[in-house]
Amino acid sequence: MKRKITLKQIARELDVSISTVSKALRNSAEISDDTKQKIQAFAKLYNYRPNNIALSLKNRRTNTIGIIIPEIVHHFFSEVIRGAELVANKRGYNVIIGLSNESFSKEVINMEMLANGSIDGFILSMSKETLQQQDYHHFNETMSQGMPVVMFDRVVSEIKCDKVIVDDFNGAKNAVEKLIENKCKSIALISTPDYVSVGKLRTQGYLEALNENNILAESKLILKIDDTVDYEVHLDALEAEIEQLFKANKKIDGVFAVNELYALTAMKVARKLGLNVPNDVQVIGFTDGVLSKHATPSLTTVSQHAQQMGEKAAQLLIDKLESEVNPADEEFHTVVIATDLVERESTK
Amino acid sequence: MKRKITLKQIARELDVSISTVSKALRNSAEISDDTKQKIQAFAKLYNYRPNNIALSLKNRRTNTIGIIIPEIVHHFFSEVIRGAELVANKRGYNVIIGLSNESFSKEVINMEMLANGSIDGFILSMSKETLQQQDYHHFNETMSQGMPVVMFDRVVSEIKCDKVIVDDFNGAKNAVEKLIENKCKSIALISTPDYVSVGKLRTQGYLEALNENNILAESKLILKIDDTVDYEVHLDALEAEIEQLFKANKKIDGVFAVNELYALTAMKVARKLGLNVPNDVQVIGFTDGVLSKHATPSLTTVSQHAQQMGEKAAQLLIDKLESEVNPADEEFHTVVIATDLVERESTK
DNA sequence: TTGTACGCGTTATCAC
DNA sequence: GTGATAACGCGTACAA
Repeated sequence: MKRKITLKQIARELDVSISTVSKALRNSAEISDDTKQKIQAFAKLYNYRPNNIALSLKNRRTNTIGIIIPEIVHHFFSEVIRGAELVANKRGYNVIIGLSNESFSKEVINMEMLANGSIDGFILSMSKETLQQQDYHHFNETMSQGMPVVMFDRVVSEIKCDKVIVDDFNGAKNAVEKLIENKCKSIALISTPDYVSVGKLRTQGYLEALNENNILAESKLILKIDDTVDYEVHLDALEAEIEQLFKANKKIDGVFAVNELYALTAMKVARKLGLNVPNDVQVIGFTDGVLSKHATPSLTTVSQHAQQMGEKAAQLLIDKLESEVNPADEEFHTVVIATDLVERESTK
Repeated sequence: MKRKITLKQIARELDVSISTVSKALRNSAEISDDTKQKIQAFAKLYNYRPNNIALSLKNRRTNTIGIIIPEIVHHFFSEVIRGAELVANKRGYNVIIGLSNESFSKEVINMEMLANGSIDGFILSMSKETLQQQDYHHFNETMSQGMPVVMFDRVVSEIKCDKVIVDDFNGAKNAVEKLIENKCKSIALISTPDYVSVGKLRTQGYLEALNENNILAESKLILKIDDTVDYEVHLDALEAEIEQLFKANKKIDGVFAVNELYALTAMKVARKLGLNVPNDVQVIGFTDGVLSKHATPSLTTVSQHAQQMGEKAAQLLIDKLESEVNPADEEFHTVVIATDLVERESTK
């Protein structure tokens, strides 16, 4: 087993100094062609590669970015990672992942673990618990230490940093407008509690679309699902709630749901109640994932372009890392990613 | 903006030496209680944390493990990551992600990028291209430099390292046995080309189940999908192939597919041809992901316990990293994760 | 009880 | 053209 070779070892082997080796390998003009050749050949033979850690220590930059997300087994987040990794790699950075698992304390611990020199900056999306507790000290501390942060999707205005968000409001509005266009008269909304910023914005979009079309919003048509329950486990409960919504409002002919699962479940319930999708009820979901695509009937959704979000976030972060702007008069940008309505079989 | 504080700065502030500070912070008995208190208080005030990079350089270990996977937007792989991250974090390690995107060269580049000191060991699953080209030099080189590697799922016997694999053979066998038990007489297999090891093993399991039950395997019932085509994009083509299979074999009353998508598409085709699932045709897939769970009818699948695989892989790797075994007489383990048949609506 | 010196691997600066 | 030295931040063996 041959351990990784270092400059020092090469120097000793060839009986020259470490600095000569270093210079020779960087093709410095200071070194004679003879020695350069000799050293370079030897280095190649032993497959010399500079040690990243030593470089990081010296340069005070790791060329690594940290991504903290609530959950990785999730189409949206994994797409974001893919996008971020793509851009990061292209620009010579590695990506290190931390999972908060929707927990505040794990988010804090993860960030502290990475902030101590392991990375140059963060891309992150807040955990639900953090959103609920509204405790943002760890973000602000990190930034006050000069570590740039780019937040995506789940953001709050209290934190001053670069942000990449989905145009939740207009995405929802367009979706509901589509339903109205398609002659839906009684459109239900299946959403999350308001502390989830995206749930709130999508609800507003829904209301605005109704409003602009002079349709009276009815609170009984709005179902807010308590998402602290893990509905991946308690699917039945979710189904029951939605079934009640349908039964209490027989006229429902359109449903806008703030995520795939709710939309899919709505379709399932509709079918169970003998309603045809899209003939009797049209359904639109948010988040364009595998479920929507492969459902039967396939689901019309608001696509968030998650990968693009990840790309943009990585760009913003790396741009900041490589810019020479005085942190004092630094500017923060919020990039809004437009949504697309992907029409499939669940609408006419 | 307060930059991260270092030992040196604390030493200067308090007019003591760096080593005194270092010792005081590690609560060394060498230092007087007075100085310790003073230093610890100061450090706490300025929120001192040792620099990971410096520690890594000094200790020659980064407490970071690298995970290289072909694709992250994939339920199976993201579950593996979740499991690995869970164990890694619990044991004080970070996780750095590299995506090969099924490309040989990206796999090589990613590994080289990380192998130069950034991480202590690898967890990885080979790209399809690597499997096809059968070029494993980068794995062997990495290991010969003393960097431990744990491979999962897509493995080859030529590489000597720890491995975590699914019991593909028995998983498939059990699934097909289930179909036989359920009175299926003509069971089709939808698989991948044989160079994908898991496809091969699952095919063997299928054949063995038939064989043990004295059912003659018919090659016309075996469909091998060319998976170099991206069927997420060319769904129609996949559908067409499967439709042909059904049309050419009207007696098919059972389908075993080596992944979710194939199984789902088989159900779709069956429905299109007026067949009822599970009454006319029973379907079982491999890989227990969201699609199976939320399909209608929901899909009976062979669960691979992906998260458990990730956990096990991380355990193996970290155990090796922390063991003092002489690399010369090192032993390699292959952990086989048993599968479970998750019965849902697509079988009786 | 405290401080000095060294080394981890690298590069930049300066001296020879 | 080559080499010695310092520095990045830390921990520790050893000296005072």
